[in-house]
Amino acid sequence: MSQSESESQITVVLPDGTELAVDADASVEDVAYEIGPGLGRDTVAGKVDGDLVAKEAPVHDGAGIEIVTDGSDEYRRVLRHSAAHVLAQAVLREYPDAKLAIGPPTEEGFYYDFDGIDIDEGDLAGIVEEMEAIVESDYEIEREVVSVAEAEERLADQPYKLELLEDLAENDETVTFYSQGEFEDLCAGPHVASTGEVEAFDLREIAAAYWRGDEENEMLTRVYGTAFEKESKLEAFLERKAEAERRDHRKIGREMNLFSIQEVTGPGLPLYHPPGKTVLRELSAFIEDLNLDAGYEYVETPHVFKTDLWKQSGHYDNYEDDMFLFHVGDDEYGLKPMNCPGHAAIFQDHSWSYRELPVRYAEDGKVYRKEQRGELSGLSRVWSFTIDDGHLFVRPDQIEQEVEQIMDAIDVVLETFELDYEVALATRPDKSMGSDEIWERAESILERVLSEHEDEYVIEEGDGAFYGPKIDFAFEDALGRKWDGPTVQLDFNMPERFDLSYVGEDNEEHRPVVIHRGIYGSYERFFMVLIEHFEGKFPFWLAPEQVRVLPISDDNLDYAYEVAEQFDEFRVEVSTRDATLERKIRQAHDDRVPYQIIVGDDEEEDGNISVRDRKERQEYDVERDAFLAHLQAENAEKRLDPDFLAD
RNA sequence: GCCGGUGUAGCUCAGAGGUAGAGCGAUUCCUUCGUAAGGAAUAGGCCGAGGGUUCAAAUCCCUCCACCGGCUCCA
Repeated sequence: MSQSESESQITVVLPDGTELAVDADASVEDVAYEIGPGLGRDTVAGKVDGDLVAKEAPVHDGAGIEIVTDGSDEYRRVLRHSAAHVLAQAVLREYPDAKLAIGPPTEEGFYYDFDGIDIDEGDLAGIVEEMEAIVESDYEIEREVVSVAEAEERLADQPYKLELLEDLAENDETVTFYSQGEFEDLCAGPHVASTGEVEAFDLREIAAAYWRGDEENEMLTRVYGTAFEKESKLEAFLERKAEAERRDHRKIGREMNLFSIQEVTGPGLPLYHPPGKTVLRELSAFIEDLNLDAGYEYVETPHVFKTDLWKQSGHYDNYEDDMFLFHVGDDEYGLKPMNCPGHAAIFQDHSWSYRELPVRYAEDGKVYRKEQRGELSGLSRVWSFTIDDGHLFVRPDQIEQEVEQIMDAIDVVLETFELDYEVALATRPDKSMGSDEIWERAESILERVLSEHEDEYVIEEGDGAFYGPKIDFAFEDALGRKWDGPTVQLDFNMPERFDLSYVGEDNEEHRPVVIHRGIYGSYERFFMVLIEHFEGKFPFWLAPEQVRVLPISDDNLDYAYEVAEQFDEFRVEVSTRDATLERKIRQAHDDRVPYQIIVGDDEEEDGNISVRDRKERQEYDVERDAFLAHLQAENAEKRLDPDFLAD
């Protein structure tokens, strides 16, 4: 290689690891053309060392290059960013005084923040119309590199942009502008080639947001929208939104009389009605069985403690603003935001021998946390909730067996609900307590257990609590949404704070390690996810009403009661309403009852029943004993769907 | 907490200064029914709360309260 060649050529690395020599002043697009003319033409943008950049952006020696074409997820981001510009252009046409803030793509779409406009959702239609005109015009989107000085001139009447420019000017001498038609915007890009590509879009809502997310700053008007590369994908997205709305636990909770949150009783304080409490009791009994099998002992602690306890646990210092506090005489009390201090207080009440460990306490403990009012929402964010809490006080040499046992229980629960999940090990954060030795040991124990238990898991470096490493499960619901799930946390702090100890074999005092574990986490949150996951169609074992007996006419009422009595180990009701059979069936479906037993003269005569399930399957002339046996098995095995009847 | 939106019958919603409405549900009566809505009648309301404007307020104004959505995913 000659001297001149080596100076004018640089090497970039493609995603598959191949190296490619290109001109020193090459852009991302040039690299794409170098790979192939087809790819060059399709290039929308690129990624340099993982950062999304415009196709005109320069590459540097040794850069890792990815080409973004119109099929990729990155393309969708680029498209949405362009859609945000189309929105801004439309708003400026309709409201020339609008000041532009920022307009980035988001996970679900895009938004643009404006100041100086006063619009409500009724105005969106007009903006959409203007956007459609802009898309129709198919303006070319052009990129331009501009000096900071010139940018200042161009942005003279855009105060927010000027503020952004100030920050940029600290590092760069030039900035980029993108323009389309009469519209231009200070923007890093990248963008699609023309506004015509932004075909499948929709504006969703108007909200308010602070400039730069700071409460001290101006309140801006944010317009949310979404865009997709194809109309069909936009429709699928809107359908998924509609599906989520249909499954909203607040709506289903009302329909099924599961719970209420009322103005008189206070915000974020759910009241469970009998059907809802039935589900909760089943959920609780499930965990209780697992706990008792695993050697847990149930304890119970009050909802209120003197703040002395919270001062000892450290909650008072770190958590005071989120606690409900009040005075009784000279003493200050607080509703408990966590159950662990109470459990620690029980443990510390007397001395322990190493032979007695591990000690495993369990409690469905109600806790109270004063979340910001605006954050409260249905059962997902509340002021009072119940945790299926468990605290284990173990010797260091027992950590492994105990974590294993907890993982077994978690597996049972997740498998019962057939939930897909991901597992993460969160390791030592920068700010933490405890010796290097104990952290290393603990982390390696958790890793060993994880590798035995799980096909795969990720390590979230530095994501652990300051008091110990943890294993977090996240599961996915029927709509593909991810939720925080079971968690196992080691705690080296609490034993110190409460001066917990046991007497070892050596007759010396030793510190136990505390393990916090929750499987559902909070009943409220888990209940909410289940309601939405099942759309209220709970598995037989959880259904508030499991079987409904429908007499065809009043003449069959006595037989209906006789049948109901035979099934009374389950939650069975007889439909006594004065209605046609069709109406009773319809009602049972609306009420999401898993099984209907239909009895008329034919059934009464031969002592059998007809069975129908909520999936609209049916069978006549079923023997009562056979159905009962099936229900017993379906219930005991906690099967998800009624499966007595075949399709 | 802040911003926007919404509060009318048990539920879903209409009504936008002049006698509070519909559908579903509920109750009663008729009907006694064979696999997703039989018929009729009746009841049901401090129009979220408090204040104001007006001859007159669910409707206009102010203050609260609750709910819904949003509050960096950084040009």
